[in-house]
Formats: sequence, structure tokens, C-alpha cells
Amino acid sequence: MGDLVETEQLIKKTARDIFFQKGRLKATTQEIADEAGVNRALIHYYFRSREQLLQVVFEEAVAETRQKIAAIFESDLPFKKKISQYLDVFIDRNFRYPYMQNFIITEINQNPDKEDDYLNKKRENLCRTIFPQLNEEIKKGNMAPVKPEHFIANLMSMCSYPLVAKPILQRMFALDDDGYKTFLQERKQVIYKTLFNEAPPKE
Amino acid sequence: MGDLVETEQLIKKTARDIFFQKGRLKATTQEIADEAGVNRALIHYYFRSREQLLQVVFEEAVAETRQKIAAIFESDLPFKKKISQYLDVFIDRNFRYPYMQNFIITEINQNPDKEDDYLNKKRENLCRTIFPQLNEEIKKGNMAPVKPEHFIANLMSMCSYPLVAKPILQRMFALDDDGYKTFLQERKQVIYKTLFNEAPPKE
DNA sequence: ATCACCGTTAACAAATTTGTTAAACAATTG
DNA sequence: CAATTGTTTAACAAATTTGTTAACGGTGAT
Repeated sequence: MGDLVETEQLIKKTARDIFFQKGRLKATTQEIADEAGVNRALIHYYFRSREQLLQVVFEEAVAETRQKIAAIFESDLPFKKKISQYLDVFIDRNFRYPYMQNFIITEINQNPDKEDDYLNKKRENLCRTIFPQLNEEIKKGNMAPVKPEHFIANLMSMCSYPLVAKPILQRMFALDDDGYKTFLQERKQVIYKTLFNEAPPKE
Repeated sequence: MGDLVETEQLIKKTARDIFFQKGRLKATTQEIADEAGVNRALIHYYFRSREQLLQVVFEEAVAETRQKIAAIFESDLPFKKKISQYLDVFIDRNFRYPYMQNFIITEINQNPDKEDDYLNKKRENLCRTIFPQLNEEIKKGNMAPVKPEHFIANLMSMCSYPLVAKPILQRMFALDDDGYKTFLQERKQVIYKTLFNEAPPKE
């Protein structure tokens, strides 16, 4: 049935949901095809191999987040305001695709040497952009002194881990899905307060 | 060659190193056998299946950490001292097996419904033990008020994430293996300071 | 010495999964 | 309508991996 160009998009969307929403990181091409309701050979027709499909889906998902984050830190907002916005964007984004963080980690752990340009550039830039801003903020006396590496590590840890380890924390705190969603929303405030030792400004 | 009971131990040790030190979570039985220098069939002879080997190796590794942590929080040290010790034990332990955190997360994500008794009990107990101690500490005015869930989330996040995401942070901060080791050691102080907004007491 | 047992081995069977191919089919264009 | 193009399908081939089995070898007990 001539689905126009839709089949390719359908496969991508299905794969993205299977991988990054449902967390079925080991899903076979057959499972993806079944869930998309298409013949398995079409996956190879459009993407050559399972790995290339994964690559495409992943890069597209990353690109979307990347530019949002970059825009924040390249703006001329006050530093603390940038962190607030980062928390908003990052947590909301990764709540939609809870297993993406997990995927990144697993993949990089599996091929630590593989040059993932998209990710590396993102991270290098992030550091180059943030480190000076952070040191400036400390010099101004707006926050306690801290090595930039540790500040970033703290920030990323407190954002990412509760997303990566959702099943662990959710069970540990006996929260249902709605409860965990609320918990993640609260974290925006909590992380800000933990990093700066002061409540975030009201909107 | 009659290796006494040693073969079984050798397989376990090899598997543990492959899985939890080297992070080769997808290692086949053949790879494990080769690295142990034994015939692959012996893995099935001793452990029936690849999965059961994994299970055994994992449980043994977890049990070791579990009791150390439990002992700390069941002691009658001051609360902040407990956190200090937790940081020491947890970070050192997981530095030896950097991929264990990662493994736990991947496994639980893959079978979120599977009743992993060993892990669940550990976590439930941890919560039951820590929450009252934490609230007590707040009531005494020794630390800023915070919901226990968020405090635990912060603590676990800042400990675990840099271990789980080692390849990411290591590259991001351009650290070699020694540099990253130092970084992790520094984190013990940094996390304490971030949680309590005061430097940890000297030893 | 022989028997039984345990550890070990190679060879095999079975299942799973990926990727290819050739043919069928649909849609569009001349 | 025929021809061409692009899409879809079923069937096949190949590789990978797990688990089983039957035979082999040494060790100790009777």
C-alpha cells in the first residue's frame, strides 16, 4: 500500500518509542517491524541495518535536545537563570524519553573509543561555554566556590540519575507513575537549591 | 585436570571481571570461557545457563556492598558521619566494579516487574532506616529541611552517576584514568559539602 | 585391578537473529 | 495501455549463540 514516504517515518517513530520510551534496548528488527505493522525487510530497505536505524533515531533525538540546551547557555540571561531553564528543559525532555540517558550510557560504555562526534562536540562546547560563566559567578560572590568539573558533575548527576534509575527510585519510594512525575517536577527546585543553597526565584 | 573446586570459582571471578570491571555486559559464554581458559561447556556444567551465572555473580557482588552499607546506617554514629562513611564505602567499592551500577540499571529497566528480592529488601530497609534519622537531624537544626526522598535522590545521584557515566564525564573533562580516580576521590568531599553546605570534618 | 565418580572435552542440535534476493505489486508517466 | 520506478513481500542463507550429550580421563575406594 503506497504509504508515500510515511513508512520510513513510521519505522523511525516506532523504533524511537520502543527504544527510548519503553526501554526495550535489545528489541529485534522483528519486534520493531511487528509494532510498526510493516514487513521486517523494510527496515533494511530504508536503513540498511538495525544499527544504522538505531544511529539515525538516536542522532535525531539528541539533536533536538542539544540545540535547546545550547541556546540557553549562549543566551545572555543571568547564570542562575540559565541553570533554572536547563533544569526545565532537560528534565521535561528526558521525561518523555526516559531511557535515552540510559541508552547513551550503555552505548558509550560498550564502545568507549568510538568517536561519537555529535555527542562529543555537544559536550566540549558545553564545557567551554559554562566554565567561564561559572567562574565569573563565583568571582562575583554569587555562589560558593566550587571546581567547575564538580559543579557540572553535580548538576548532571542530580538531573540524569533519577531519569536513568527511574525504576530503582520509583520502587524505593513507593511511587506510582504520577507520583514519580511529581517527584521529578519537584526536583527542579530541589536541585537548584542544592546547587546554590538558596531557593530559586519565583517566576 | 582435577582443579578441585577451583574451576567454579575461576569462572565466577572471570565473569565478574568481564561484566563489572570491563563492562562487557553482552559477553557470550564463549568469551567468558576463553578468558577463563576453560571449556565453554563447563559454564553450563556449573551454572546450567548463562543467565544463572550472571545471577550468581551479581548477587554475590551485591551482597558484599549491601552489608557494609547496612552496617553503617545501623551503627550509632552521628548522622553526618554516616554519610561520610557511606561516601567512602560506596565510591571505593563501585570504583572497583564501575559497571555494576550500570548493570543494575539496565537489568531492572529490562525487567521492571521481576521481583529482585535481594535488591528490594536492601532498598526498603535503607529507606526505613535513613528517613527517621534524617528527619531527626533536621529537627535538631543540624541541616536545612529537605524531603527525605530528595535527599536520598541527591546522595545516590551524585555518587552513582559519575560511576555510571564515567566514559561521558571522563571525556568531557579530558581526564585520564588516574585523573578520573582523583576526581572521584575529591567527590567525597564535594558531595558532603553540597548536601550539608558545610565542609566535612577532618579525620 | 576394577568400578564408580567427577571434571572435562568435542561434537552436535536447536533457536535466534540479521541481512539478502528475487519476484510481486502499486503508482506514476509517457 | 505499457513501461518504468519505487515499495513491499516471502523465502532463503548465513552467522551467532545457547544448551545438550556422549565419550574420555584421572582419582580414589573397595
